[in-house]
This record gives sequence, C-alpha cells and structure tokens, in this order.
Amino acid sequence: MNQLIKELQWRGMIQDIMPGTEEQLNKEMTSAYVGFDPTADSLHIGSLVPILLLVHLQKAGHKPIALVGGATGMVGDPSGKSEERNMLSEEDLNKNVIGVRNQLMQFLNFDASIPNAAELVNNYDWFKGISFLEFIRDAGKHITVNYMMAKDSVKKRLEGDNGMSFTEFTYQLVQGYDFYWLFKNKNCKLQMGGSDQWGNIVTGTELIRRKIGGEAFAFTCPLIKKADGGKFGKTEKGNIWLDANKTTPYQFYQFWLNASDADAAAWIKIFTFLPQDEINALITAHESNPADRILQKKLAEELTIFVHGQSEFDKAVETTQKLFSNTKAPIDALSVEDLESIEGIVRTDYAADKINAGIDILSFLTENTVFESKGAARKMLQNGGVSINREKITDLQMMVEKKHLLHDKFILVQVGKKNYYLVSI
RNA sequence: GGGCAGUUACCAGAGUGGCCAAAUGGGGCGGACUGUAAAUCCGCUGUCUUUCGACUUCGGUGGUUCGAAUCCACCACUGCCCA
Repeated sequence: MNQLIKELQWRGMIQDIMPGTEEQLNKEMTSAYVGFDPTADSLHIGSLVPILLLVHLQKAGHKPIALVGGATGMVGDPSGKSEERNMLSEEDLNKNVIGVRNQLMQFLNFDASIPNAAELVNNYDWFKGISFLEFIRDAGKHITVNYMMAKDSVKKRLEGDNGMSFTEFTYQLVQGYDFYWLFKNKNCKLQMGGSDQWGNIVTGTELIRRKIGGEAFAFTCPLIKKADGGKFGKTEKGNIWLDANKTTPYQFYQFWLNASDADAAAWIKIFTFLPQDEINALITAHESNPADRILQKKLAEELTIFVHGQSEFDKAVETTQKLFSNTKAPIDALSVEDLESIEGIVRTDYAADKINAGIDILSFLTENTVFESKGAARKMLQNGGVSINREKITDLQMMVEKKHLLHDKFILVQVGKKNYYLVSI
C-alpha cells in the first residue's frame, strides 16, 4: 500500500473525494471499480483517465474491478447530456460490450496468481435476473425521489427545455445498485470515475448505507478539457479511439504531439506514469525551449507505447519524421523505401495509364478519394490547401502526369499541413 | 383529456409572401504568422457543377398563390402549465 491518493493528487487526478477514502486505502487492500459505458465498440481517449485510475490503483497494491455497463448501457446516462439519448439496439450493445471488454483486458493485470488481480464484470449479469417489481421494492424503496431530483444531472434537465424520460431518471439508481451489488458480493468498497459521475456514485454509497448500513467510498477525477475550452479528444476525423483500426497509431501519436503547451504540461501528469521530479525537469526543459515541444513528444511517446506498444510507436515516429522533419527539403529526399514504409496515412492505388495519359488535378483528387467531389476539391485548391509532392497547387487546370511520379511510382498529396495521402501506381 | 408555446443547416438562433441556400454566433476545414503550438487576422462551410448555372432543404402531408421557411388545413413530435 503506498500513497495512492497523494500520488493522484499531485497529478491533478482528483476532483472530489469522500471523507475516509484515504484512510480506507491505507488500512487494507481495497477493491475499487470504475464503470465503462458500451456506447461504441471501442473506448476512446476520454476513457483513458478512468482506465489510468484503475492502473494506478493496481500499482498501489489494490484490486481493480472494471465494470462494463451491459445493463446501464440500455438505460443511458443523463449526466452531462442535455437531451435524451438514443437507445442502442441489444445487438449493438452486445458487440460493444465485447469490444470494450477486450480493450480493458490489455491495460490491467488479470494474473490470478497475484492477490490483487484485476477483475472484469458486466452489470447485465446481475440485472438480467432482477424483475422490475423486485428492483423498485429492493432498491427504489431506499432512495427518495427528492434525493434523486436534487442531483445535478437531473436538475439541469428539469430546468432545461428538453425534459427527461423516466428511463434516464432511474439511471442513477441502476448505477447505484451496481455499487451495492459489488459491495455486497465482491467486497468492493470504492468507486471511481469522472467528476460527472459524482452524483451517480453518491447514490450508490447512499444505497449501501441505507440498505445494509455499509460504508463505501468514492473519488472522482476531473474531466479533461483543453486550455482553449475546446472538447478534448475530438478532431476533424472525430473521436480518437484506442482501437488501432479506428484511429491509426500514427494518428494517435499525432494527436498528443499536437497538444498545446498549456495542455501538455497538465496532461503529462495525468496521462503518464513518469515520476514527479522527471516531469518537473521536463517542464523546465520545455519552458526554456518551447519550440522543441519536449513535453508533447514525451507525452505522445508514453501514451502511444501504453496503448499501442513499442513497435507501433517506433513506426509512428518514423512516419512523422519522414513527413515533417524536413518539409523544406526537396521531395526526392524521400527514398522508395521511405515512401513504401510510411505507416498510418491514407494510401490509394491508381491506374498507371491514367497518369501516363495525363489527368486533370480535380479528377485525380476525387478519383483517389482525397475529396468527395470536384466542387470540394476546387474549393480547397482555391484556398491554397492542396500540395502535390510538397508543392502547393493553385492551378485548377493542372494536369497530373508522369513527371509528377516520385521514383516512377508515387505521388504524395497533402491537404493542409497534416493530412497526407500517398497515391501509388 | 384541456390550455399555451414550439419544431429552421453540425449546434445555438434570426427570418412571418418575392431581394432566401436562408442573418448572426459557435463549431469545423483551409490560408497567413509560428513550433505540425497558443493568440490574432483572412477565406470556405446544403449538394453537384469548367466560379454560368442546376438541384434539394426550413417537422410531415395536402392546399391557397404567378410565387411559400413565411398564409390555411390536417397529422406527428417536443416542452411548459392545468386535470
């Protein structure tokens, strides 16, 4: 048992904490859980912080329980949502539960030979056997509506103009019951989660107290925001997923590399396991020469390795170097091998005879799915956003022909600074 | 069941007969500057198209009109209040 709470505190990972939590953790090996909603078949980086809470917990010698919300996913958490959620079909839900489960497996140690082996549970397993009547008598009787209405997630919706269905209203009770069930059956005394979960979590500890007089604990981590107030974890391409098939390791690496200075300093504490003095040294080094982006690089390195492994990280760095290290250099600096081995960017194959015959730039771009239509391609060209082989193209009539081929084989298309497409014949 | 308000593009939200593909803000994308930042400034942001223009859009369906996001009827949905 080490100083888990102190560790998390300096990292800025604790928002609210229930009194007595630290004492409980120092007293004995404690089981603690975090719930994950199966809203998609992969987790995204928004779930990374709760995952890291579990990892820290296990490192500190406690027992992590990851709960996949097969049942709660059917209800829909109103927290932080201004309107009623769409219901997922049971089929999608099952698929998502499996996907999320598999991802959680890779971050925690499930080796049954250690006393604090991680455990994975699905709340559908206990909810499927509970009837509605049972539930409202068993759980509902102990919590007043007044209590539930006072919750922020509920209050906001009552004050807003979208209303709230009974289904979503009951969500906190369903989640609260999870905690009760785990407390009773798995001796789980602590729940963690994002700060938006505080209300739901507290309903759980309350239920445990009123129903069986048990004492349960909780703490939450702050929700990650960008310094400029923007949403965290979203880019033009949508969510940053943990699944390499949805977000390539290169894109994942790039996301962290592009963090702003202010964000990087906060995020490196939260998202890496680097010790405090090392982080402070990195921050100092970064401040003396911000252009080197020492923090961003380290942050991106640690996280890409954590999620995708060393070899994927190496490839991501390699791709990054090829594409960005020498953007002023003539394009020939990239060898055939360089181009062939670029990973993580969009590649398309194109008919050689079309290039040999020469093709207009607009058709070339749309046929290689760089743009969806000629209109879109034209607009981007007019805005000066398209480069071929690192040369900005402004001539809408330009013909793409043999002389544009690099090593007789490739054409490197760039949209903006960061979006690369490699066309090969 | 009764009364009232509402439904407009990714979101918020203006528009109450032609000047409406639809103000403004946010978001997104691109450009300049830079460090593949931040801040700032500029451009684009319904679809397709050789910038002409064509087509589809303002909850749905019908109607009035030369002409409808705008007027009328019915329907659906949402919110609030009363029962």
